[in-house]
Amino acid sequence: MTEEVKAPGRARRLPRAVRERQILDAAVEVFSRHGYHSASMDEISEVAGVSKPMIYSYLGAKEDLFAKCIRREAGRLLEAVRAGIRTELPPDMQLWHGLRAFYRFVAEYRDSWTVLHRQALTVGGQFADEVTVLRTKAIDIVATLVVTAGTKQGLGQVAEFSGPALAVSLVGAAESLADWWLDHSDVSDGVLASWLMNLVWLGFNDLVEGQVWRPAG
Amino acid sequence: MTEEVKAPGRARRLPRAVRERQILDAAVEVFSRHGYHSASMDEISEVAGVSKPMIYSYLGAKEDLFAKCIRREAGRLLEAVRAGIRTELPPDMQLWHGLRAFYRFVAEYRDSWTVLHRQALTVGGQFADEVTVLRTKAIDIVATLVVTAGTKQGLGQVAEFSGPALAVSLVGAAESLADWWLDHSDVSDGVLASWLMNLVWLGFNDLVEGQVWRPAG
Amino acid sequence: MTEEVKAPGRARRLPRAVRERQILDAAVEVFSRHGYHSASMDEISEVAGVSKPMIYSYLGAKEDLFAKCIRREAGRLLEAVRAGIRTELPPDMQLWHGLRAFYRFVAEYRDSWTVLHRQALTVGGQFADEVTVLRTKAIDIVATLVVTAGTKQGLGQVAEFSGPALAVSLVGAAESLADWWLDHSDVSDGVLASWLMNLVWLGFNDLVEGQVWRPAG
Amino acid sequence: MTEEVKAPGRARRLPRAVRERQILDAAVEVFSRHGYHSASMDEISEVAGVSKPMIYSYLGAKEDLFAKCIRREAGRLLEAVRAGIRTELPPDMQLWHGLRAFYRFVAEYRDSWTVLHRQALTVGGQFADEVTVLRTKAIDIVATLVVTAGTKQGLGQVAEFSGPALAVSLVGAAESLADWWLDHSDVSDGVLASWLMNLVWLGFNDLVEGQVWRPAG
DNA sequence: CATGAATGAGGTTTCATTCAT
DNA sequence: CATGAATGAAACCTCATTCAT
Repeated sequence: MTEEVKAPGRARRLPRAVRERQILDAAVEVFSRHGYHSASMDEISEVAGVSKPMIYSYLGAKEDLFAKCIRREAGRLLEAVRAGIRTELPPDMQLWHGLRAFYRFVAEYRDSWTVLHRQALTVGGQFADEVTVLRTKAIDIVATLVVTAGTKQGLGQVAEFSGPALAVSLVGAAESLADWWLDHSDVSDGVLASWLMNLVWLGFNDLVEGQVWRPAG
Repeated sequence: MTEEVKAPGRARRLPRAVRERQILDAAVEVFSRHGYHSASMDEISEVAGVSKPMIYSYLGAKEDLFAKCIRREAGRLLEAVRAGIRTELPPDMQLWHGLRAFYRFVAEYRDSWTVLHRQALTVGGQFADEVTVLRTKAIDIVATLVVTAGTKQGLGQVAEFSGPALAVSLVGAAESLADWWLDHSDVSDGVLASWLMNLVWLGFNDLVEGQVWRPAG
Repeated sequence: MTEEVKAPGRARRLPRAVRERQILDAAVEVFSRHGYHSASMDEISEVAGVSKPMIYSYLGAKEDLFAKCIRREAGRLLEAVRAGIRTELPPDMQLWHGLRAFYRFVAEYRDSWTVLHRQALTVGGQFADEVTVLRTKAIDIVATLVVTAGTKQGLGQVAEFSGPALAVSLVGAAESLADWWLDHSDVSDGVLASWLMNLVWLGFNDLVEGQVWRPAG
Repeated sequence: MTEEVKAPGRARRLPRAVRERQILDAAVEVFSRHGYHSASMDEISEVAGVSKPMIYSYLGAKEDLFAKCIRREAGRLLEAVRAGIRTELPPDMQLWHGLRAFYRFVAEYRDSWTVLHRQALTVGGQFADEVTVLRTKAIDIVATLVVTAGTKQGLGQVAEFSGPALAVSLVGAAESLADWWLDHSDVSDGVLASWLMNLVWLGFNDLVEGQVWRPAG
């Protein structure tokens, strides 16, 4: 019976950038599992396979570490969504592709999503801001689509319409559905996106009347 | 010669139910301010004007206390929404009235809402369940409306539709808009509800085409 | 063989003031032995027979604790010296009695003296200030004696004289001799004071010429 | 084409003696600023422009390093004082010149003085010894002067006199005045020395009677 | 009933020191 | 020779929880 377990103690020497990525990966995983407060630096260091002083030396205190996680994951998510949108298509298709990209990201980087959505909002203002920036950017993308289409008809004038508020709502709906998906993963990202399109693009009323939105590509 | 001066540090003896309410009120306030983990039993006991052993004696450990907060506030919220709905009206008006009741509750019991929405999700599965129960009930209310209307037309048949999923989305949109409202309080609950109705009842498409939903009562 | 050792664990409940004194006593002892930085809260709590949280609850963090030690011991020392001086006597006898009181204090509260003289000066400005205040008060006492006598003769005018500077020097000499005494304790406080009197009152020159100062009471 | 640019992070290879001096200089500066315990090897290595392993390789652990600082600075100070004394002059002038040399050293090597006087005493017995040796040597110089003069008159006989004790006192006075000087630097070293001479050579009594000591050269 | 007093356990952070390149 | 990378050990501090009055 050979000794498979790596002897604990001194870790292999790796370049700093690699170690930082290792640590951030571990941190995202642990923060996702326990939340900011319950996560312990001990567990993060254990998961990362690195001693605690390395973490402090490379990424700073717990707060800094968390902020860096948030920032990295937020950047990734936003990038994924932006890359998914095809600006040459009509607005509804852009929205649909953006939503699909979002759900693919959630499926692939479950921990990232959990940290961003569930944990970052509760630690008090300083991190909420980081996430707010992300949401704001996401909302802007949506709002641009909606408002662009809407203003053609002078919708900005009527009290029943508010571009930002509708965008906020849509983003909230998408997030909520993402959470639900985590427990009902037997649906494809395309179907999820279609559901949302039918909700926000057509609305219940049209659905009730038998109209259905379907991707045109 | 009776002793009129209240001995400092020793509270008047009060019936148990009153004490429990005092404590729960304080707990909701503190949990709302700091979140579950950062909230300290010391602060709760201070805000409640009651010594810590009383809390443990009446409501149990921190976890129990939090769970009881969640349950009480969730009950209040659901009750408020149920009371707001007028079942004699058509589905869209029911939805509109339900949403208004929800926003009135959020405005009036801001701490309750914060605890339910922001804090309860982060404490790991144990409390998420409590909140899930609440959301499920809220979603059921919505789903009943939607599905009732929808099944008339056989909507359950097409893949683009899922009653529960749409309900989840709507609830998420409503929550998200509630959060947004906390920072943009210069809008009435009726307007908020109308915005949401235009999103989910009519959809972007109809809006763009110039149709607008307005409460019919 | 009966069990003599007090079972560790819960300490007897004592009124807060008593515990605070216990803790301060222990802290002075430990700070005296190891200095501010090397002293550990663990050792202090052990010596005090109290758990660490009590220390933090009653006297605050390490810095606060140290400051409180300094302030208490400085007050004691100054009080002892003031009480020793008999203002009805002539200046030289006042000085002599003040010095004796000082040495008696050093002998009786060795730890206090060590903390005040050796440790407090090295921790950086914030505590040095506390001690500087003490020294300043001591120096003022001396300077008052010296200058009172000196100004009669118009000594303030000549460059070779500076009341404050001479007082500083005398205090330094007294402190230095106190340190020396800690390792040569076979001399009485009266003799120590006499040596100093012969140094600062008569000076080497008079000594060389055979004059000697002796207490006149 | 030779590589002219100094690779960052890698220091030029220098003879060992130079490196050791660099390191000791940096150590004295840092120890003087923060004290023994608060000084970090990191800061020392940074100030020295040398990596930490070099320090350990050349001068040993922190304790060794500190001891070597003390020893070097003590040697310098003693040498300066010895060089200042002119043995061909009468005892009082020797003392005066010695004091002047001492104050000039303090002014020029402020860090050295701080380390010797303030920091070395607090680290527990281990370094106090090093400093004690220095003080002892300084005291010996003074004591020799005093005793030489004093024994002419048989001063050793009376209880009111102790050569070593008086020397200790004088050194203490000189040190104390040096510290005072650090905050009142607008006085020349000659004036400082004169003040001390008036204190210890003439004494308060003679001063009050109008006698003043002045350098005779 | 009500509380001040008390603590075990655990978290974050820092630092002197050494190994392997 | 010189160093970046790595860590064991230990310090400070806080908090949920309970006992004894």
